Amino acid sequence: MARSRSNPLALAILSCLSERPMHPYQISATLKHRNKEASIRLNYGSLYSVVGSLLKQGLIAEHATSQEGNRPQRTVYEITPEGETELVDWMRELIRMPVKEYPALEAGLALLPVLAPTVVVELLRERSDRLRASIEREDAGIAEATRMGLPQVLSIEGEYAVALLRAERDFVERLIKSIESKQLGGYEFWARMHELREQGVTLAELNKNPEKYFAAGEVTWMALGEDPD
Amino acid sequence: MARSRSNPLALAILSCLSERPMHPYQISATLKHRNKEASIRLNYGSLYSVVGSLLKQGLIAEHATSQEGNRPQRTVYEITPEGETELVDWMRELIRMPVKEYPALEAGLALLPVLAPTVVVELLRERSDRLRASIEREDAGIAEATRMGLPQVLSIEGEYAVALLRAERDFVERLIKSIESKQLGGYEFWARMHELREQGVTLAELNKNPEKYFAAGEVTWMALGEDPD
DNA sequence: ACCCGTATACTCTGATTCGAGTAATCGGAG
DNA sequence: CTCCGATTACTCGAATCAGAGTATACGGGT
Repeated sequence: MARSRSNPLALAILSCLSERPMHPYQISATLKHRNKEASIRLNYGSLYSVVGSLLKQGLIAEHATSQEGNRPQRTVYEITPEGETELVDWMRELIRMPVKEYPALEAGLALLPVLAPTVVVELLRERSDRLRASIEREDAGIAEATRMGLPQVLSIEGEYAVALLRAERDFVERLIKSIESKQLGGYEFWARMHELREQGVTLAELNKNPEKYFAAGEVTWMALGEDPD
Repeated sequence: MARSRSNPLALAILSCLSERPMHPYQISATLKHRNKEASIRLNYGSLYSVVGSLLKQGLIAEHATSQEGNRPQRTVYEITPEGETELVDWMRELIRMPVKEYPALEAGLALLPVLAPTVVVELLRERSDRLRASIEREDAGIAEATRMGLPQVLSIEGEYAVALLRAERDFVERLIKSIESKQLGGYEFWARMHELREQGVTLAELNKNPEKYFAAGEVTWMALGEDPD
């Protein structure tokens, strides 16, 4: 059968059903109430299709169906023994094994030379400000939860999220400084290229005659060999 | 038209085509050669469908098609002026605006009470070891790239990735310590619950008569009110 | 009594994504 | 010279996902 374990919503569903039988809408309400929506993507489209696939795989089963008045029929599901096993195995895997993530900013940084250095600094400043605001909001949320008596272990994911935000902010701050001070490796080439482009030189031209526009010693994309044909 | 901007592969394609016209396979080879595959998810299925959608949206256009021998026909694409605009706008947005990410570990932490504290500590130790190994590998890669003369700005995304790995490792280490020392808020309740479950008490029972199993003052899930029906 | 906004509880459809599959060519070993 | 594995270049279909849409019920104000 080879379960895919791609969508963590399936894991959250198993977790809810391991507490007691529920119908899908109830699962979504429970997750929202516990603020798990902030850590696990949840929308109705996925919810019902994931429930369907868990059912097909025998990890959950129909517990009861009820019809109240003219309202849509509710199907209450329960977890099966196979589901319990899968829940624990999957959780263990998730905690044990780091997996490569693809954060949006990493993609942006990978293509950074598309933008000019001055523009990048401006944008990073704005990002840094927004990150600061997010961190403050999250910290306030954690403090509030503590004040209300919510045990830390029930919302530890928030502390992880804010730790990542802080790391991102620190990185962004360092990057801003290293661009501003022109210490970032390749800065000269990067800046010169955008200067030329502003003067109307196209990238195709730059690629064709790099020696015409750049000093011989200046490092180019080709430093490590041409791109493949 | 309202572009979705969900898959960063589309951005990478625009970026490649802004350098020179290419055919899709060439785009993928270029991205791999520059090691962008590590930061931007790339597989052939997506590649061709994303190219198709960019074409439909007028962000790229057919530049030429060629048939060499009996080999599959190659279509070379070029970026359009609209594509250039979209490339820069999207890049600006990506750098400027933080977006909520859903890392796998955050989902795992959100459901942490599923596992027993002793098990969690064990798993986190293994994760921490693996993270250390990843960080070392990444650092070595960065050092090697520098040694080879690759300008830093062309692989800055790797430094971001490793900054996040470090933050994760620090968090994991702190979490291990706070569980081991039983300082983590809610530890007692968490540990007691798994003790009882090991003795064969079901979650349904615990939910029904919490007062029977837990001291009155002990905090429970219900600290902030019942889950919705 | 009646309206309106919110909550309940899904359903549907179109888009996206992934991985496996196909099929030709090229380069080197024997 | 011929076989074999790697590379080139894409195609296909099944699974998944997202988000809008639907339809009923409830509760508070006027």
